[in-house]
Amino acid sequence: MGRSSSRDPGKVTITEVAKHAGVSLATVSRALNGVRTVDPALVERVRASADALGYQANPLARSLVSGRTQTIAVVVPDLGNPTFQAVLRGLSRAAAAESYHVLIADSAEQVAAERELAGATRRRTDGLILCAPRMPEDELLALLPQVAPAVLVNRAAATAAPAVAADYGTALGALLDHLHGLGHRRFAYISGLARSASNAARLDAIAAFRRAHPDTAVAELPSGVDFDSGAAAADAVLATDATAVLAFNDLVAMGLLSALTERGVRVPEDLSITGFDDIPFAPYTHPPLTTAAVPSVELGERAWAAMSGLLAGGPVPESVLLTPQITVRGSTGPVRPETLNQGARQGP
Amino acid sequence: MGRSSSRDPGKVTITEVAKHAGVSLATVSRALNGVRTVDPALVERVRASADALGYQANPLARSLVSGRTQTIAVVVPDLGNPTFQAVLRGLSRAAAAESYHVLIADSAEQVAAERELAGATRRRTDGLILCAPRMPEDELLALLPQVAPAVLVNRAAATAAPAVAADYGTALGALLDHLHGLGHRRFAYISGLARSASNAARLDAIAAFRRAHPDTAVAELPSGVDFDSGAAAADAVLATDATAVLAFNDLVAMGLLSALTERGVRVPEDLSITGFDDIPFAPYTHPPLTTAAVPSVELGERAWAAMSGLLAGGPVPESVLLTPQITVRGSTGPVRPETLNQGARQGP
DNA sequence: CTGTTAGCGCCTTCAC
DNA sequence: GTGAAGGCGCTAACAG
Repeated sequence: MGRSSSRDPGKVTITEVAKHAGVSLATVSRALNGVRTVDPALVERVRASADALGYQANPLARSLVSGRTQTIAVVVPDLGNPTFQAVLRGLSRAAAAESYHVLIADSAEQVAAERELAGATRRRTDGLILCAPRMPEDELLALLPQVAPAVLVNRAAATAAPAVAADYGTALGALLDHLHGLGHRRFAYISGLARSASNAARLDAIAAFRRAHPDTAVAELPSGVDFDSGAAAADAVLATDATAVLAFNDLVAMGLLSALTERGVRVPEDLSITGFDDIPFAPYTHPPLTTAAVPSVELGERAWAAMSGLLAGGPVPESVLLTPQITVRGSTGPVRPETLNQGARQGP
Repeated sequence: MGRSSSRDPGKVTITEVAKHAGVSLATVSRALNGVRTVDPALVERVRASADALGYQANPLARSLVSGRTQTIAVVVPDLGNPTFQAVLRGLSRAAAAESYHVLIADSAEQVAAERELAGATRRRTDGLILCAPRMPEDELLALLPQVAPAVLVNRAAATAAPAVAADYGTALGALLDHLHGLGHRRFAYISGLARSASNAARLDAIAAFRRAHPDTAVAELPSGVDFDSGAAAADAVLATDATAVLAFNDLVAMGLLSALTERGVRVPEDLSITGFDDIPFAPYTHPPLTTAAVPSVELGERAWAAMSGLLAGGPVPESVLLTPQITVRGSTGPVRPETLNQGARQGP
């Protein structure tokens, strides 16, 4: 069946190749690894034997001696989250372009598992890309030296490791400015889990905005990070006097949008809504979602670039901060005249 | 400033632990691996030394000798595809529950890369989960023995490897029955890439349906597999006399839905539309999409179960075929009276 | 019950 | 230029 008579593919060892080619084991190693000081004739002979036998160097053995696995680990809180999916995609392709493999781990949003997985996966790879938005700062700082070289995604930690992040604060500020320009003065912010780093950045941006525009008000509504959380927040939003709502992310915005539509609230006529992230479906909601486009794929690519630098032994790469692009679509519009606005606000 | 004075974490070797505990290297190995025939007092002493030094066994060395890596490889055509994301998620969590790690590779839809990656990743893991919907049958059959143990996702290949798949044919048939029950007789099927296995299954189902219902007609419209392809197919759809359209998948259906809405065609009043997959956003389109819910996460879990069986050395697991659940939402409805239907069919 | 000795498959000084 | 030998860190026979 196969072209050679060997069974148990991949089980051919370097010793057998050496025997077949009539040379020493060391010569095979050198020939196949492109060491220049080998007689070209021998190189040819070895190469011929190698693929006659279907030889493939055992990466494990090679790693054990070289100390490098050609693999990096990635720990994400949730593989179901579109943002991390995009980061993973960018990362995976960038790493593959340099012949690196990617070992993934999904911590299922549990901080304890995160620490565990980070260590376990790091030990079988050359470096770690860590997405741990909710790990407490002190834990993170304790963990980082144990898993170096490491690159952080969407969260900084002093200078313990290079970070690649989106500038959530600046983007939220831009979203506020956009709404302010449309005449909105009373806002509601549906916050994500309180302890996430990106939520803190947004809160800071809101504070800055309010200092710059003392005539504005921003009600903060605690919530979750998914579609259902957004839908559940609808009544709370209607109970405020906000004319524009900034959702923690697109999922929350979509949930809110859906629940509001069911209640007969028109968007953006009665209420403007913004999301965050620009996930693939943001353009396809009704109305299409105005949002801040987080360049997640690029985040993944940059994370690899930083890791690549670390692996090369160069200086610690600069942290990078990418500013999400405000993408105006149909879910935001001019503020309604006050009276009409009041009319729209009747709870269920 | 860790708890111990060791630098270069993870670099503590078993020899150092042995020295520290005043025992032989073998005893450390036995004690730490829970071999019962070790003096409990020694076990304690070894354990103490181990975590005093922060010792962690090197998985590479362990793998080299044991021949097992506790890792499986997964090759997918596109990490950006919601279906594979879900499969990966189910797989990853199921594997993690049994302390297995997951090495991923994204072939970027290129068959050549698929073969390459399958081999490369398989050699550094214990098994391979392969999602290769478009790899030619002969190539697949040639590849499988080289990467065994392997599990196929969404595509069967004789008995060369267990497969875990969704029953696309049966589900499409059910979708057709649903539409037929609503009075539709003329359909359009927007097909995906011709060479995919799941497309073939759907075509078979259509043929069977037409044999069972000779008074029906199904126009086949070639297309791609994404949102834009669906949007691009809108005019072609309108050029047929179909009253119901079956899209290759939800993405295509959403694109079509969007383009039709722009053209003033009402769904489902003028035209019924079905998707396929039930991706996370299918319930949130306008109108919500009637679709066949492919249990992708479960597919991933089952794939792991099969792999787990293979790894355990048991008999080759049965292939599993999961039937997607027809999920009726708002995008399908009763057929319109003929005359009105004709009226709706005017191109842009 | 514990220690000594072989390798797992490979790369890499060393001598020749 | 090439071969022989040591060792990466660990587990699994062997002895004792």
